[in-house]
Amino acid sequence: MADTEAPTRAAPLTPDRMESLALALIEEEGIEGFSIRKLADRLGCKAMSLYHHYPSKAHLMDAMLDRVLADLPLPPPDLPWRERLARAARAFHRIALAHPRFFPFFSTHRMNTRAGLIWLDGMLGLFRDAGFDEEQAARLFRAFGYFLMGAGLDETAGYSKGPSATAADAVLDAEVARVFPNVAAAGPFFRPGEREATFELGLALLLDGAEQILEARP
Amino acid sequence: MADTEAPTRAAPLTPDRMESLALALIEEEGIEGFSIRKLADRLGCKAMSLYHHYPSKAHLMDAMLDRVLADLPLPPPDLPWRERLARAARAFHRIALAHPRFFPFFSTHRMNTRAGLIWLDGMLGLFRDAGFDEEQAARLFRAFGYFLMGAGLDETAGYSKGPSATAADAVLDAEVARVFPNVAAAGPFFRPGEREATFELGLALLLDGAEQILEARP
DNA sequence: CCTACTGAACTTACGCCGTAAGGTTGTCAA
DNA sequence: TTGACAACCTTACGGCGTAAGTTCAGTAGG
Repeated sequence: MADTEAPTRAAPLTPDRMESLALALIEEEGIEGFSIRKLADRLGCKAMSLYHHYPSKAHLMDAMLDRVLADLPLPPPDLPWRERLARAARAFHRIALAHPRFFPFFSTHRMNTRAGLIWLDGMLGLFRDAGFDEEQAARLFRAFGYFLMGAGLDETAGYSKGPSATAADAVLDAEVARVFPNVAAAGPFFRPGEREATFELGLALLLDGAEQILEARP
Repeated sequence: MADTEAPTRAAPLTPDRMESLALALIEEEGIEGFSIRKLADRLGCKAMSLYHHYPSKAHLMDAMLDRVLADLPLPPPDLPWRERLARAARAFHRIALAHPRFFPFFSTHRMNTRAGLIWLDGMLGLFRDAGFDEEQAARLFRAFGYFLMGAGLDETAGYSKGPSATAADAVLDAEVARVFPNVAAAGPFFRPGEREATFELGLALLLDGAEQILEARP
């Protein structure tokens, strides 16, 4: 009676709240530590309440995909194509760094939602604008995508992570320098701080290669 | 008494049998459909028997990593470096095609077993033999690896797979050609039969790029 | 005011999962 | 014969996704 509006018991289960908390939870617990039950706890509701809003866990994951995709802008079309492509690549890479534990899921799922298709179409258009034909645009986009996927995954789920289940073998670690000299020599350049330089080298390789294709067929 | 040898009740739980059946099961059920219980059924034993041979499921997975890694040969050192590198890349790519459902796990785990280190050291040596310095070898290996990871993953877990949880939206599908012309034009080159050509284009881009680095500093 | 309906949230239950803890069996060396 | 040991089995626990059914506040129509 006193309240003219509903008291909204604690906090309503809005898509924004559910998906943001889910993303945060994944970054805390990892993608396999993430569960509907834990998310519900975090939200202050019971597990099954979430099924009122999403038909399944997979649908919730898809909604998170779209939310993260929203942070992936297309670079302004008035820049030179090489700069546009470099910016798009770095934007994608930034997604990996911003959501390291969600990224492996993100990068290996089709972007067949509307937001995903907008980005995909824009990226293909970028290659077309640069002067590549339809086939070249398709294949180059893919090749760039492979590199971006791998780079992001490596930094979030690959060598950069701790040892695999077979716990760090001290004997093996000490042996590396002796038996695997090339691995030992490469070690300093595999450190996290070196990632950006490696990423930029690979990106430059691909950009140079694309530029050569363009020059070969004027 | 009649038997001089042990009857071996049904079939012994050898590493080879366990790991081969595990890999086969993963290809049938996918990596998340794979469970210790199902593997035990397949092997004709009980779930917990497997824990006599591996301390945990993760250790079994690691053993499978090493088994698959055994199919990843280093190319003969007497070939030109570009050919060696191309062969190594194709060998890695073949792993993805041979174990499509295991590959996402394979490619995102550190190869810190002995077999993995041998391959890693050999690959880095390949770049060194080509004339790259330690830093270049490390970064180029990594950049190539990014591409190979992404290519394999895309073909085993990405766009090539069916729609994500949000089931194929017929309206959206029909709309694509109209609203996303670049996506529609690229469609034919995204088909499975086109993968190899796309892979080879990306590989050539990277090889060309590496070659240029080498020529710039003779 | 009553009623019927609706949507949000909750409850219970099922069959999976990995695995901790402990028990049983068969083989072989001493 | 005995005892150690490896190989394998049994039981049980807590967690998972989710199917099915229930509770309850708010509201529109009579």
